[in-house]
Amino acid sequence: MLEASPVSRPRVTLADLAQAAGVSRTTASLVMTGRGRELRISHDVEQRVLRAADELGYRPNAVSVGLRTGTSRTIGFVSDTVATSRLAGDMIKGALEAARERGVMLFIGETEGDPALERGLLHAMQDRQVDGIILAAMYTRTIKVPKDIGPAVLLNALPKPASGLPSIVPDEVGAGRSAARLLLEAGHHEGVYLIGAGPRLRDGPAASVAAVERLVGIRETGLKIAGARACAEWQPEEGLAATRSLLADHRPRALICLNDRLALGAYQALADAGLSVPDDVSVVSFDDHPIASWMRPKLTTVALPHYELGRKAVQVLFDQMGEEAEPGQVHRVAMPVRHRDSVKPR
Amino acid sequence: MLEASPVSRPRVTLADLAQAAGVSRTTASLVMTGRGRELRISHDVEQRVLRAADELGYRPNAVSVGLRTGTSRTIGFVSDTVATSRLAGDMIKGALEAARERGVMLFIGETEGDPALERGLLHAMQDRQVDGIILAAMYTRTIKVPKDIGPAVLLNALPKPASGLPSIVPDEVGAGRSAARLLLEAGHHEGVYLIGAGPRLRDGPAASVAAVERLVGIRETGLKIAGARACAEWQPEEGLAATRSLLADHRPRALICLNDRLALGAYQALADAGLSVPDDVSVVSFDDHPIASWMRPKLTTVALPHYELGRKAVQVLFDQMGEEAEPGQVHRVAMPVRHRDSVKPR
DNA sequence: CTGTTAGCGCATTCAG
DNA sequence: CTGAATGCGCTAACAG
Repeated sequence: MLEASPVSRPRVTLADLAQAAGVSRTTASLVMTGRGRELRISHDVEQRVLRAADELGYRPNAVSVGLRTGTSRTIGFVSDTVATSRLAGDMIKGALEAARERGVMLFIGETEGDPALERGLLHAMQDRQVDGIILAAMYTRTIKVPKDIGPAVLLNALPKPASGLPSIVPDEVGAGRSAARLLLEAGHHEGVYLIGAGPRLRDGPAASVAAVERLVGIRETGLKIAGARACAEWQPEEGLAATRSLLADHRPRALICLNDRLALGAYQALADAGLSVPDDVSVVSFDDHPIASWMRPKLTTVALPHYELGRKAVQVLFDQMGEEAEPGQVHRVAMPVRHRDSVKPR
Repeated sequence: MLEASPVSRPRVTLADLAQAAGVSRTTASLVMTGRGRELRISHDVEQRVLRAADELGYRPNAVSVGLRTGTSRTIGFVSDTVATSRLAGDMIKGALEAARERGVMLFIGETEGDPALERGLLHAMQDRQVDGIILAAMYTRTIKVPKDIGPAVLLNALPKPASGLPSIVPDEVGAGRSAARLLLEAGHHEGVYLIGAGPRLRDGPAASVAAVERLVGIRETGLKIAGARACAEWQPEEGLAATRSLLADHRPRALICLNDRLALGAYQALADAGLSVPDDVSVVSFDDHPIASWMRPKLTTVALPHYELGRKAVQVLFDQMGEEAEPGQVHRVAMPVRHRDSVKPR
């Protein structure tokens, strides 16, 4: 049986399906949307339609459904900058997976901090009738949420003027507590220094909520901070410089670095000074950046739960659309400790 | 003047616009799609429509346009795994930017190597009438392209059974040449060892085309390779082990590491052996992973042009849709050298 | 030069 | 239990 093999077989529509099954489009639609049962369509007919659908490979045209129903089973993920640093990567991955579980697709876009770009992106998404929007920031901070944004959640960000939108953020205070406790439990009650910020709460990089919250958490444990070196940027070079400066005047027994990149620099300074990690000085850090497990010794650090943050964002977005949720709720996601080899009991 | 301020103002449709401007929907449509000129619509009417559109904030409903025209100004980006490692991140960023320049949105999805997942994703995208698809792989390799995929390009991948689809890949052979020449020009004619693969072409990680092509490029320069240590996985630990093993028997003057993570391990082994980079041994590498500029001394490496790859993918996708392009063409994107501090002339 | 008519593919009253 | 009719918002023939 010779059959024409079109280069690109045209999509099979509901009408095609109805015809093949010998029923009306309505009936076919009813069956396919699963409402055949409640409307008591004959089991016989139902099977006929289902089989035809299977044979023809019928799939409803999502665009048409969208036009008809106003929904698109699509959400937009817009981040301020580089939806691409490893950071954002895992957030997207989490969001992606949670979305897939719900049969939802993800648009992504980056605003690069440009409000005009942001507006354009939001419009492009709204024009495509997205069901909701995830507004993500690369590092935890406050953001101004555009008006008329529709259903949305803030990811890794808090609304500057309160907006009623829910927020998903890492539990930085808890992370600070974890880091400090971990040191305390290892017997480090003194000689603990801070690299990257502090000791005063406002001694961190400007708009960084991570800095102040981590400090708050550390304080809560009662751990006594012997001293600190602030850094404007949390990059390895600054960690190196800060630690070198610290070592000029002090003999730390433990370092809390405000993030892994700083810790990398600290390692270098420690090595330069002939100090061994963790024999001479223990090091704890935050983020669980990939390098943390490449360093020698592997770095003990409190992980940013990027993946979970992403997952939670779409979950909250859908919960919110479903029912009335408490407005402006902020969801804090725990930051788990990654115990590795840079802390030693004394 | 008091005005009702609806919580969510209903979208303004073409009909609203037409009515406000006192014209028919067709006329409004013509003006808005810019074809008013060629059809010689009175300048007066045109201005009237344009102004009304501006005042009402009219924006065409993309879903409806999609249903009508079959196009969606949307493309899908599906990667095999983790569209999120820093690697993929920059590819997505490049694609995103190129897409934005064309007024196109990006769907993203990950197959995690699962063919069923891949089919589902592709379907979900096709159901939404994407105009084209970018099939991306995280590390350069061959992939089997699903049938009936429609307009598509392969990103960082080659089709296993030839498929006629264009491919965008980094010019790994050129990268190999660059790395070798760089050493040659620094006077390193001997004592050059390989970490990660070789010296035979097939001595790399299995499906990795990067390994063999980089080796090919190195060979082309005539650079004499004094020896090599292969690694199954290109991770820091293996680089450390391989280099340590190498140092047990040889005194290299230069190392070519097949990627930056291996180089990180090599640095550690070199340090352990009391050897200085670059005074005692020069190191060149590939990828330009973020750590390359965090290492001390900063690592000279040949960069994977992720961003450019992403850009080029959407560019080729659109070119291909526009006209007849040579089928199965493979586009090689140059890999630029990042001169830093790990190579010293001898 | 502009308005009328007709679908795109689907979901949904409303009659039979 | 099923079919005919309607419209989502827009574009494209085809008349006026």
